[in-house]
Amino acid sequence: MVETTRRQAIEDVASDLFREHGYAATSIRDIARALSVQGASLYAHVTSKEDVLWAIVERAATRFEAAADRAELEAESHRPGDAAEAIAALVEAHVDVLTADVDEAAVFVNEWRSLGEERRRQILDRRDAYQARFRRHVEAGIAVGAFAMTDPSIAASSILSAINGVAAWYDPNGRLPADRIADHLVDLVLRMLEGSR
Amino acid sequence: MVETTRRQAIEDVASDLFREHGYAATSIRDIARALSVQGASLYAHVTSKEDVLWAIVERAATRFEAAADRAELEAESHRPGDAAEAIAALVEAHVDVLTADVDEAAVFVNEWRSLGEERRRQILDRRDAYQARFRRHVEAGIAVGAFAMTDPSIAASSILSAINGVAAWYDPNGRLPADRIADHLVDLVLRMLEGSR
DNA sequence: TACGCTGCCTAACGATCGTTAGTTAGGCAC
DNA sequence: GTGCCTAACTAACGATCGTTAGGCAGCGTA
Repeated sequence: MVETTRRQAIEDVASDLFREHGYAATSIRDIARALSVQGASLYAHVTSKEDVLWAIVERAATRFEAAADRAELEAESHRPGDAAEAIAALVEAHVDVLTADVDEAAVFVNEWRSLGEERRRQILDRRDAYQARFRRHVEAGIAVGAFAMTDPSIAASSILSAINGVAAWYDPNGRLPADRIADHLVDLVLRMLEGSR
Repeated sequence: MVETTRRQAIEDVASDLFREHGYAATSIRDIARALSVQGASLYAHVTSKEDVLWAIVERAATRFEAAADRAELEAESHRPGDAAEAIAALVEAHVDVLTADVDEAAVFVNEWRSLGEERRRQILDRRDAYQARFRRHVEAGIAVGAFAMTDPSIAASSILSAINGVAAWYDPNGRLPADRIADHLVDLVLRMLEGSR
């Protein structure tokens, strides 16, 4: 990963440290040390510690949203009204974004509560809206009998918990490539919804 | 919740605050303030801040393990060798423990990385052993054709992520009672494994 | 009445926190 | 050469951190 700007380099090592130790347990001087620089030097590139967290979280949120936009559009053009197709596309898009930058994604998933009041609420709202996409497709699938009867809220939340869990163990150099992991998750999620018992 | 000892009261409010703001972002004085007491006063009952976290995490770990022991025993005595029965019992037991004390469970799930080296490794080992229970039953179910072909590691990890996700939204005064939530999760998980596509 | 236990207090310790101020050195544009 | 930009430095600020020391009030028991 070759950084173009110093600011990018700071956010990259911050993502790494925030993921490993958490935002509150990571000091400005920790980030600086990883860059072989004095703590105070970072303030030439950054206005506050929380701004660094915000940059990471906001970028990740935007990536997830944009990927979900594309996934829903493509699913709709490919098989209009097919709830399973839409869910599959959403899950695959989510895992793609997550594996493309695990550190950033893990910080987004776990550290948003460390943001200040206003920003925390904004992320919370965007997370709710994101989860609502899943829930709507679950509801649509139930309505046409494609999915088993279930609580759409719990189902949507469980799906997101399951795929976000990938951030806890995914290793770019691990046993499985990212796209195979995405395939597995799509399978699991679709069975969870479609399966007959 | 009526505390019997002062130590219990400290751990209860610590669970609450650790869950809300995280271990690193919660100070000893924050905990004391919630008890209308000076920060230094807590050291009459506690030897260190990390000891409080450890007490919470260790107790939660023991509860999950004990509940899983009972669940596996009962499933085995009820329907020996039935993988679906075993998984169902494990999921229900897990959700039961989790909803019985959400604060404690959420701290166990999210804050174990704040422990020191030795204790962190111990919890990590116990988590691995716990997850292995799920994985073994998934493997057994696949072996006898009861479960669909899948990656047992990914399946076990996804199951645990999904049910741990309940800790993020469960509200004792919420829409659904704990046992109904457990039923929903058992349904979702079994469909995820058994479902034919 | 004397003792010891529980629970809390005030005061302070050294360390570390996020952040600001002021300065310096090198590279590129005019 | 002059001037600006980037990137870094040293020094220090007030605040807060986890923790220790020593003392005091209330209570039950001998």
